[in-house]
Amino acid sequence: MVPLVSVTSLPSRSARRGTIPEATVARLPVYLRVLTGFAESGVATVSSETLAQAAGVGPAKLRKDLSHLGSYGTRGVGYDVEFLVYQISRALGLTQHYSVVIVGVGNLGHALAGYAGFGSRGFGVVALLDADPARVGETIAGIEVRHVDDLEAIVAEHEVSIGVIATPASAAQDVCDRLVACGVTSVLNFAPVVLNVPEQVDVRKVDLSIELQILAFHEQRKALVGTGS
Amino acid sequence: MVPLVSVTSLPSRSARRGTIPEATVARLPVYLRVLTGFAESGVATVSSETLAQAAGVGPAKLRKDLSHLGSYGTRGVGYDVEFLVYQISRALGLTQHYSVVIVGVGNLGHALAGYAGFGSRGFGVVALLDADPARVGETIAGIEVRHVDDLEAIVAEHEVSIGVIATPASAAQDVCDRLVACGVTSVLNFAPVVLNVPEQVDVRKVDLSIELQILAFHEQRKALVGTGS
DNA sequence: ACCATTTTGTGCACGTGTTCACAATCGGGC
DNA sequence: GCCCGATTGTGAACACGTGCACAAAATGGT
Repeated sequence: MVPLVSVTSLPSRSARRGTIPEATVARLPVYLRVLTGFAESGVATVSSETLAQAAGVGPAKLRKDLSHLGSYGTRGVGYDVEFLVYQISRALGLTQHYSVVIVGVGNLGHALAGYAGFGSRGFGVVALLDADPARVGETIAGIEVRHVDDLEAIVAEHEVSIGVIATPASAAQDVCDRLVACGVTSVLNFAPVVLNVPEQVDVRKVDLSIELQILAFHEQRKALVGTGS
Repeated sequence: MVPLVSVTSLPSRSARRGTIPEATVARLPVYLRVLTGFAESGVATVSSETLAQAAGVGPAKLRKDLSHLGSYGTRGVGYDVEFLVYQISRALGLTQHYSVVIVGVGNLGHALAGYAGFGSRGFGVVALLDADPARVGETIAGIEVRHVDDLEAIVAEHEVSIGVIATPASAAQDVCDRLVACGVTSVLNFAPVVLNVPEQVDVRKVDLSIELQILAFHEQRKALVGTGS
């Protein structure tokens, strides 16, 4: 009889140090923020239990997440806060600098320009772009508003790697195409459209109305508890 | 010998009509938006292929998603656009009305108040709340700004079920506690903190800086292609 | 009436993510 | 030097999500 024991044990492309699961990557920024808070409070070490509680996850998940970046942490003691902050920052690539442009200076673009975390920790907003000539020249949160026609020039000059789209839906795909055309490889999209991009570019979408609709679904579900149908 | 054929086939709690996987729920709003666009263009029916392309997912995934709400769709033909819009709306609970309050009228609160999709499709923003007395009385996007002290009264009066937190991080937990205390069971949080809520309340978090950090990670990964370490 | 074509709905296998439980390991007291 | 309590790191089982591939079903032409 042929041994059917399954082939699942061969390390297809995991097991390489440096390969961090996507779900873990999404949680690392939360750990980082919580740890920064601890550091500012003068806490030197934390246990997985404490850190997990503060981050709103289970202790086991947290330990597995951290184990993907290496064996920092001391058995019987916990994790050194400052060391862990550094290791997570490095894993996320925050030890490098990324130039960001924000396209669209409506209400949302305005909010993003002033958002803490956009100007700090490795990120720098080099320009705000808008199609409305009336807005050009204005200065918001210390950043000058330029016309969207200058997009290509600005991206080239500052070696922008991340583009934030905060335009109306109708302009989003066009702006995205232009960003991609001049070498931007990461896009954060706030417009309520599905963007079409080539393979190597990755897009993250933040859609406020989608979040609301998901909440509505759960709200409805809670409402019909104990109902037959 | 005991039959070891695995017990995985008993319908633990799936298989109940009305049980929609979380991942599917998160995609339904996208399908809904795309379908609405098709409807406005006068398209009567769509195939899973067409719809999937427009929504940025694979055809198989789309069909499986839709199959969770029932067998709408005709073999050999496709899906009736208007009928599907209705079915998805119903599944998401959008045939009901949800009153929303937005707390925090900074840049972000401002943006949210004007956001299309917050005032439409089953959602209604009944008030904007802020702690700053100077802002009270102002009218933004047709909605009056009230003082945050009136939170309890407003929630009770309008039977608010969804609260949006757009305050600074320091105020978020306090506002959240007050919302929960007067019966709000769904919270959309834009403040960069992990909120502590009781079991039955669900929170969705939108964190702009986290999205940026995730992009930074992938950006870094793309940068060291072909590098040894 | 029948067949070819199209497209849905879904069983199945696979990969990813989560949770449990425990061995490995550290610091500290005596 | 040794034992004990504490805490990490991880193997293994389980749950969840995804994609393939195909049977089921509907339309339209002849």
